[in-house]
Amino acid sequence: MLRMDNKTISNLLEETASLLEIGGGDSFRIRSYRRGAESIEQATSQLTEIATGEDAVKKLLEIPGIGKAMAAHVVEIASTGRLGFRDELLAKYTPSILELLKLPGMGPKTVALLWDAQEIGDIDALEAAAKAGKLDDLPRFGKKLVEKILKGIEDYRRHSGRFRIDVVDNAATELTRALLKIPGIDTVTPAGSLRRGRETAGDLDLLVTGPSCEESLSAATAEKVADLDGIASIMAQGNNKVSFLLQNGLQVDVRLLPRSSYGAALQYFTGSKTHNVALRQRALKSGYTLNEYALARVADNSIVGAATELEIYSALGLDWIPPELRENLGELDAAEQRKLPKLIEQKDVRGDLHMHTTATDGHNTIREMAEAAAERGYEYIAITDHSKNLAMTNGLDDRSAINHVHHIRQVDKEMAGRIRVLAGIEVDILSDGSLDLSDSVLAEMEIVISSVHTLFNQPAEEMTARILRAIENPHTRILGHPTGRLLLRREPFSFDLEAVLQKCAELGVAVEHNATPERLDLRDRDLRLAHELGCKIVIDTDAHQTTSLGNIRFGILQMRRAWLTPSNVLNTLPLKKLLTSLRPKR
DNA sequence: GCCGTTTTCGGCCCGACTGTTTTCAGTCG
Repeated sequence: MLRMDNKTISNLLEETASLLEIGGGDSFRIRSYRRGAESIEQATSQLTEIATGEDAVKKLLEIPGIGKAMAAHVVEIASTGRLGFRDELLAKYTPSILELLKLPGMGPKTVALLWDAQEIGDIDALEAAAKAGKLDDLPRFGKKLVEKILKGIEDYRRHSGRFRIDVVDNAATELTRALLKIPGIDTVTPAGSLRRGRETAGDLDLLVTGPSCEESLSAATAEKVADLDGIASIMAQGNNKVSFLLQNGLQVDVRLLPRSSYGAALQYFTGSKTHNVALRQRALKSGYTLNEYALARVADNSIVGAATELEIYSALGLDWIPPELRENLGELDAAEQRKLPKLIEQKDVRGDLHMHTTATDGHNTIREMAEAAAERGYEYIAITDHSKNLAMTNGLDDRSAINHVHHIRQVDKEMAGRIRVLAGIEVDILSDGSLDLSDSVLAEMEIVISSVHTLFNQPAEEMTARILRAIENPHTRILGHPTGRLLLRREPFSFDLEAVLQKCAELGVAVEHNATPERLDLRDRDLRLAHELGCKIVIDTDAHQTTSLGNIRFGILQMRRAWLTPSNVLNTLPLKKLLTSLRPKR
């Protein structure tokens, strides 16, 4: 069957929206295409399957933002891989015209103008025209705009795309420290994707308040912000906002805000866009208008809430909504009905179930790992070194695995109840779907992680079948690295994740979510899917050294975005309960 | 194009910044 993921469908609709925009189409129609694209990207089910199955249109219409026309588009894309309407629109231009929209300051009107006047339809042509002075005669094209375009092209080529959350978080930490040194700034809060805990961010929003941010002083404060060390170039500077690029290409927006409206600004700039639109629509229905300064009555403009987010959500009849949930995926209804979940927190985690030692490719001994975990206040850990198939890591064969279990038991005794050390293994899935240690050895261990991470490139169907067989193996208690992250860079590496998660839920096999920022095993959307399917989740670090233990902050953020509570995550349970909640031993 | 305690037509979120305008259009978030 044609493989077409939701992101691809969503992209085609998004491109159609942009093309309509360039063509000067109705703005509300354009918004509909965008909304449809967003809904599809956020959908947890595979739309290709729905769109090629029975009652396709009826099921598609249940998705918010999808109407008759959009449903027909989705069906067309799922069956042919193309969207005729988009191709039709694009035929008027050159295919690369959509890339122009990615340049800063280039919107649909400008792209249309460039095409109509000079048939400029790609970045190279734009650069050539700008350098040759051919743009100077166009309306609105002054010297500054041409310079801005050339600079934008340079930046785009040097860096395009999103940044990993830990990179953005580090930048936020450093900038916060610097900003707090400016006299009269006393609070700095990162907003945007970072506050919502997304796995990547396109830019960094920092909200700043304090006496120096009040109206009469903010322009002077903005000057000081623009003078900070580490800024590569200033993109825009006003009285209340400074935008700049860091050396690594990350764009930072610093906003100076009066204390009195800090809550409204925090709400506004935290987003997401779709959450905010829904919230503002809700405000209007209740006779309020909401902007970044306040929630106010439409009738007389009197302010109802502005200083804190809580005031605003409360006035709208809602519980305060954690930023990680603000994606317009049902959180507003839940907040109204006082049914928001009590999300998992870092302090709920009682142990780590996946770690390596010097027996294979780790850097510390069993004892050292146990001591470090005990210091963190953990109640238990599992030592899960590699099995023999991963020869490059000195993987354990049957005999050395049994020896290793003895060592683990010995350390467990030595720890004298300060922490429980469980015996485990991260076992490889072989080409026929079997595991590479014998049953009698696996039976000696509490934690058997069957790991996808060494599977080689195979057609998706074969890969799926292999993983399903490994899950069916009665010794498998945890599915390790469920998205095969170690091979993600080798294209194509794909299998039917939904079928795999389904099987895990069915057989009571827990699904691993590795929590370190460079190794987030499941994207937040995949985690949501796992949760919806009823999978038990385990969070851990795949720690290869003591310093990696407990490095789970970003993984927890992902889990919160998936609406997970402590009861959904196995290693928040006390040891006894954990062991009875894992798939029963045969 | 979507949607509906404003239901089958008539709405659809909002303000700052920029560059080029002397009153505003376009872009962005």
